[in-house]
Amino acid sequence: MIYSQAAKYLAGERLVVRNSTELPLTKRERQIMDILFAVGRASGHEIQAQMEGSPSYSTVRTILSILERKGAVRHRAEGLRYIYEPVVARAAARQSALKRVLQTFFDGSARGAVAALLDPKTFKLSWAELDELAQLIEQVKER
Amino acid sequence: MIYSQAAKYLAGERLVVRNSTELPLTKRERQIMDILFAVGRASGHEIQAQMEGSPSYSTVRTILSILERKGAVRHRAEGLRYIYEPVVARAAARQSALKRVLQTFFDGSARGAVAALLDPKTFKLSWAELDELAQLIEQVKER
DNA sequence: TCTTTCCTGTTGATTTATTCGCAGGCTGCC
DNA sequence: GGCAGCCTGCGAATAAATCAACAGGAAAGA
Repeated sequence: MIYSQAAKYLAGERLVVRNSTELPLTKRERQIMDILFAVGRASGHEIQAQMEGSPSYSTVRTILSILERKGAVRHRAEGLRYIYEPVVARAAARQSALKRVLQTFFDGSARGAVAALLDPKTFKLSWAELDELAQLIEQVKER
Repeated sequence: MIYSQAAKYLAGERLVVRNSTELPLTKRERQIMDILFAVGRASGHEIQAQMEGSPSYSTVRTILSILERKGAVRHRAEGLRYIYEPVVARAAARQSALKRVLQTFFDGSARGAVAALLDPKTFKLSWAELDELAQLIEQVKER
């Protein structure tokens, strides 16, 4: 069997992966997905404006169409232009991203990650936020 | 000016980027870095064994040499073979990865991320771990 | 209606990434 | 010494990603 992503593209086949939150994305594709997850939804021009390396609008649009074919993004026409948004809900992608970080950097344990996030030298949390989290822990403990 | 990474490579120039924890890595390169950060250090064969798509050993070694040229990885000879490890300390890479997730998925706030990690439906934390984290919060609050 | 201005679709060229095979060297054993 | 079995280094072929330029169609205003 010959593996050829290009052939699939030409044949118009839609590439589907089991866990769509873990598609193997390229640098540019990831960049765009990060922007979309951060802002929710955006037009091609808005995405372009936030990208490093100032790629051309054509390039951005090409990558968006690839992302669409991969099933990572969808668009709807809004007036004349297309507005793009992630297919996977932010909450699901968020969870997947956290799991990945946990596995790579915290031996799969959430405990270490929480501890790292509580480190005042790196991340700032207000007293009120800390209090809120303490209460949250109490709630979880009660189950 | 003509941009050409190939030319730099041919000239033997070492590619250096300001923040070495955020090098623009390709899919394969990232895959290897994730493995290295997860296990600390490994030989080419050990890395190959953990990679998806079962690439050949030649391939793995080629990518390792690229990573080395990019300054993301270094090796030392151990007996006959090379043992590779990340140049950036795990703690630094970890922090950088967390910040990235925060920015993309939690509007830059650590609070939301901690709350997500405490969600029992997704991540499992023992009672003892929860207690430990509660104490940690108390410590942070006292400052 | 005609013109201007945005927008998207497509194509083809160039750069980059990925992959593998082969040559050559070191080690240990017969 | 000579043979196997590792290992790295190199180079070349294929696949994928990136990019710009062009073509065509809808919207808005003169």
